[in-house]
This record gives sequence, C-alpha cells and structure tokens, in this order.
Amino acid sequence: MLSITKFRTDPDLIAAGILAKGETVNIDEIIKLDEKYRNQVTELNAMRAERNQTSEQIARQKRAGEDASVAIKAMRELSDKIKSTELETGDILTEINNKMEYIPNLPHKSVPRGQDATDNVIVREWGQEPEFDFKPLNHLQLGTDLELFDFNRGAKISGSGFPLYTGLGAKLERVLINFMLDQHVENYGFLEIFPPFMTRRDSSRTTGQLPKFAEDMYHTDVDDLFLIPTAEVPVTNIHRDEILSETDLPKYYVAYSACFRREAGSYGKDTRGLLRLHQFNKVELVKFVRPEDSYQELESLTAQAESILQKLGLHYRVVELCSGDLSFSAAKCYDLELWAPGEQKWLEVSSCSNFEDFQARRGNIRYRRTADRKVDFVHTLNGSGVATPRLLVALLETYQTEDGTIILPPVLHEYMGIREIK
RNA sequence: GGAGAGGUGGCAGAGCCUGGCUGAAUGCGCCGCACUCGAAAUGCGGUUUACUCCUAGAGUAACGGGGGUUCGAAUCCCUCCCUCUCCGCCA
Repeated sequence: MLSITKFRTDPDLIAAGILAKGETVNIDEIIKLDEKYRNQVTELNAMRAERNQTSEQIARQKRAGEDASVAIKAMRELSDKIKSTELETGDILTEINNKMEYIPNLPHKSVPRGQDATDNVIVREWGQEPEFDFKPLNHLQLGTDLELFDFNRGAKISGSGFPLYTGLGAKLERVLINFMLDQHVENYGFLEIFPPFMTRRDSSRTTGQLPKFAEDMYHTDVDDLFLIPTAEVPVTNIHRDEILSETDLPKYYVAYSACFRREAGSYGKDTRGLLRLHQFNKVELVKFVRPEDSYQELESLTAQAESILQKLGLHYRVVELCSGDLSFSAAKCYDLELWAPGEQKWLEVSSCSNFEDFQARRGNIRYRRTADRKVDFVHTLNGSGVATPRLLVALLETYQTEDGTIILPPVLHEYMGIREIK
C-alpha cells in the first residue's frame, strides 16, 4: 500500500511510477475522493467537538440536579447529523482503501525503465558455462533414467504439475533443503522458521497476493484458508500489527516451505518436467530492516542467495528487473538465473526484492526509532534462497556424465552419503 | 463435534455489574535526570497511536470488527471474527 499523503504532495511522481510499472490508475479520482474525505472529517470533528462539550454540560447539570432537557433536545438533532455524516465519510474511506489495495508499489529510482523481461539488465555472471564432449541430456531424461522422479504417477495421484520424487531423487530434494537452511543459519545469522503452509486472508493481503491475485492461489472454501505460494506470506506476517524496537533490527528469517501455485493462465508454458509446478519446495529468506538500510540489505540478500549457487558450483547470472517486469509489491528486484545445459536456457531460481514499506503498511509492521522514540514502518525484503525444482534441473544437467551418472558437487557428499548418483 | 471463559496501551493487568470528570488505575518495560569511578539498586520526571485544521497550538477518533440503544458507550444489547480451557475424536 502506498501512502495517501504522497498522492497529495507528489501526484506526478506516483503517476510516473505506476506508468513505469505498466499499469494505469486513475490518480485524480483518488485525489478527489481524498479531498472530499478530508472535508468531511473536518466537518465531523467540529460536530463531534460540540457534542462532547454539550455532553459534559448535560452531565454537569444532571449532577447538580438541574433540568437538562433543552440541551438534550438540541443534541438529538446534532447526533443524527453526526451519524449520517459518519456513514458517508466511512463509505468514502472504504472506497479509497479499496482502490489503494490494487495500486502497485512504485519502482525505485535506480530501477531501469522498461516494458517487459526483454528490457531486464544482466548485472553479472558467475562461473563458466559447463562444456561437454557429448550431447548433454535434459533433466527429464536424466531423472527418469535414474528413477529420481515419476511424473506420470505424480499426475495420476494429483494431476500434472505435482511431482513425485522417488528414491535418491526424494533424498536429494531433502538434502538440498537441509543444505540451504544450514548455510543461511550458520553463515548469515538467519533464524530458522518452519511456518504454517496455509494462511488467513489477512496474511495474504499483507504481502500483496490478495486481493488482486486471488486466482493464483489454492483456497479452501470451508475454512477460507489459502495455501501459501511462498513462505514469504507466513514469515512476513510474523510481525504483523507489531511495533518492533529499532535495536531488534535487522531481523533475518529463513524458512523452508512447500509452495502452491495454481499457475492460472500459464498452461502450455514450461510444461515439461520440473520447470513449472503447482507444488514445489523453496527455502525463503525474509528480512525486516530499517528504511535507511534496505537497499544495502537488498544487495547482501542477493549475495546470500547467490552463495548457495556458488557453493554448488553452478553457472548463474544476476538479472536486474526493469520497471515493467517488477512484481506488484516490489520496488526493486534481482533475479538469479541458473544455466541449464540440457534445456539450453537460463532458469529463474530466485527473486530478491525490496518492498520498502509497501508490505509494512499493509501489515502494519512498524518499529520505534531509538533517537526520537517515534514509530515508523519497517522495510521488508525477501528472496528465494533458493527454489529446488529448477535448482535440481541445473544440478542434474550440469553434473551429468556421458553414461548418465551424476557426479555430485563436494558440498553435498556428506549430506547425501554418496558422491554420485547412478 | 459438545460445553465454557475471554479479547483493553510496548507487555502484564484493573475498569464493565452501578453509562458521563477513564485515553484509561497499578505493575513491568522503555526514555531522561539525580546518586555512583562505573554499574546495579533507589529516587524524581516523562512515555499510546492515527487523523484533521491556516503553523503555534487546538480538535477528533480508537478498549477484537461491524451494527444498535442513548443527549452521551471500554462499560448495556445484537452480530461476526479471533484466542484460550475442558470433554469427545484423531495424528
């Protein structure tokens, strides 16, 4: 949620930002509504002040045993007027808030302007493209041959997009999750969280999935719960409606969760294997930080996510999203993309975003500054650290050998108890 | 699923029966000052948030959400949501 004050003081900035995100919003309409709202509030305040004064007078008269019927009679009329104005004012405020809920966050000034993914900027590349003296297979072929997963049976059980990992595939999945959690906890001081996988409506609103993207989520009708599309939802809501102490910041959380996405509208895209799924596993990093630190924290967050890929020795690149490709809630975002030699393409395995105070406003997540004891919204950030399916794709395809054996990178040897999968 | 209790400030917890001087006692925490070489302890003072207005300053709102009764609601009534306890069922 953006601050309504900004609409008043700097409407052009808002307009430019929303435009850069490729959306259209009727800003004048909101400004007009806000003006109307404030006029009503001023009027209301005056009437209420009068009511309070007269009320006190009535109380005084009654205590003194005097007759207060004249004042009471006059108040009856005023009270009705107040009530009707309150109703009207409430409606206007609701209308404003409803509109505000659908307005995206603005891109940070450093974000390159652009329309879509083709305007994204490659910031850096790490490692070397693996070379093969044979034609590398894709993960589907490799995994099927080694019986690491079974998509047909997964589809039989739950439908397409629900992977069934088997044997060493299941173990590798578990090991990767453990490895990533351990790295973030031990090296960067993240607090490990195991969150609920279903959340209430309010929680999904904080992070921006609701109300705009309801159709992307799985929902249970009877209990009105939403299956989380990312651990970002429950973890960011840990501090909803709280006032943190500045000395508590920054707070770093890392959480594993299964992620559930309906992927409505993306049928036919990346349908093969593990590239796009309805259910997948992800380790998510979430930060609550002071506003003045958030852009520095975004850089370190990205580096922390990258460290996983580096330790696994995978070739990747960091892409800075252009304004038009940014998600609804993000002000700035880096994607990490792994090179998959079998697929012959870059696969997004992480998005590291700074939401500034956008989510904090929605979730009312604040902190008290030490210097002046004032409260202010925190900045929230999160990044995948990282998602497993595409990581597994790149891992299998990168470390394959001609006979189909997978030579595991050294950091996984102890976790797996073996050095290769064959 | 059955029965009951409860939702008040950063936290704990009064107030609700008996509506008005209660934005809310008290304690803890926090901030400042004093004492001290320093700290602890102690003492004194301060400490909700949001909004509106032409600033100073003033005003308004908020005691889970919404509605009602009333001149006036944290307090009375209705309704929804949430939390907890006991029983049942289940991992």
